[in-house]
Amino acid sequence: MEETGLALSKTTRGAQTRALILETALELFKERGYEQTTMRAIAEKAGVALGNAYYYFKSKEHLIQAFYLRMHDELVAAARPILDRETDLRERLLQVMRATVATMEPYHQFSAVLFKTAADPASPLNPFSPESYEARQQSIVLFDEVVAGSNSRLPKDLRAEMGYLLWLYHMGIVLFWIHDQSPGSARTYRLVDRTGEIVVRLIKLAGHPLMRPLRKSALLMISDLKEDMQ
Amino acid sequence: MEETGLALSKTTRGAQTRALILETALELFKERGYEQTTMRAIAEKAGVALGNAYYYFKSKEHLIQAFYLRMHDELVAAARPILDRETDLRERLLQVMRATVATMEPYHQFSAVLFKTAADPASPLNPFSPESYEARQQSIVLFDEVVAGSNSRLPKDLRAEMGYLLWLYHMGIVLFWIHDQSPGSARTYRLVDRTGEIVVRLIKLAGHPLMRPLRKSALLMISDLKEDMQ
DNA sequence: GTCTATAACCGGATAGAC
DNA sequence: GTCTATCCGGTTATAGAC
Repeated sequence: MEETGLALSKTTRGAQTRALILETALELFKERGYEQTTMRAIAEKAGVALGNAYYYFKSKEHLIQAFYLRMHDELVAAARPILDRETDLRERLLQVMRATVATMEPYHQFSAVLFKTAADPASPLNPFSPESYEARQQSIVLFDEVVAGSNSRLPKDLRAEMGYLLWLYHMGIVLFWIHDQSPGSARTYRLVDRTGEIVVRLIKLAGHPLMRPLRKSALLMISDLKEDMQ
Repeated sequence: MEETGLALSKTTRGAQTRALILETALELFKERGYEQTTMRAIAEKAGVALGNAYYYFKSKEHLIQAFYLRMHDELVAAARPILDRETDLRERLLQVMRATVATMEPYHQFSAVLFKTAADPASPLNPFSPESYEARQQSIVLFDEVVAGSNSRLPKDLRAEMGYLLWLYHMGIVLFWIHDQSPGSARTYRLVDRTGEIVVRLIKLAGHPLMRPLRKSALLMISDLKEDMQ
């Protein structure tokens, strides 16, 4: 209580230094790219010692992790109003996906590095890793809501997996987007529209009696995929 | 002609040194992992100067590229006898995929590094990059043969894309395998069996009149995917 | 063109003093 | 929490030998 008056508490000051380093890093990353930004440059521009930067971020890659968490929050926030507003499944999915791309857009070049790091199975940034559980779960819940809040009906067994399935689908779109060099990520937006169309069609088809064996096979496979992923 | 008797030609000797360095590197990578293997250690064990290692491989990552090309050749070689022997589509696909996993198996931990590098859109190792065109095309042709040599019939429009589609499918399996820590990659083999089943089912379904609109949508999307990929 | 030897540069990471 | 000094390894440079 007493430190509030004169100075910020140690924890707060620590958090501020941390934030300062992170902001500076993100700035420099945007300005000249990840590889070209040295830890020394970050420390210098932030006005702290090199060792201090490492005190707050165990490695250069951990700066990416912090960035990732922030982007994830922005993503969830961008999806919220859409899910509160729309009721048609196609619209819900399309708009959430478009919002995802739009949110990531400013970090396009930088995301390639994020992705490269994330591709390492040993990395905590890997979207399939235990360390990513929290963020992954949030995304899955969000995509589950895309279906839950819509006026579409679909088979119960499939319904249960839709959050995970759409999350997987969204990962594929992100993968494409990272490789997409078209202006304004135009190709990715087009792909979102095309695949959104297909997803909705597939969902409608899935209830057809003719599809039962295939659906059962697919669900079995999905349970294999998820095994050990908690 | 004259140098054949006494000594190996210059080119041959160079190739031998190159091979020696590569073998040594692969050995050390297997033994203690990629990160833990220093270029100095590779040069020392190979009995060459550090500079010489860099003379043949522009960077440490280029050693991975060389490894990748070798694995690719092994993959193609492993598939050949299967394609010459089997006629049933399911068997052709399943056995080629199992052979793929079996071929990669010895390099499991090492492949994670390969994959991490390959995930960078700017990397020549990226499977979607222009530099990978040759290897990618070979793979696609191979998967096209899986269908071509089988006794299955499928719609012409879909038929034309099957090589690419199965290659994409195979990339997904590889992605799963990289994350698979189960003994002997048991989970990946199970996934191959399950997904193989599904692929064959899908192919059979694809010809159904009810499927025409979905198939057309999907093919349109695929042409988007391939655009700019040569 | 192939190779050696050696030193140096650079930047990520760590140790330990304050 | 913050700093300085140092390590380590990928990479480059140089100068010369076969």
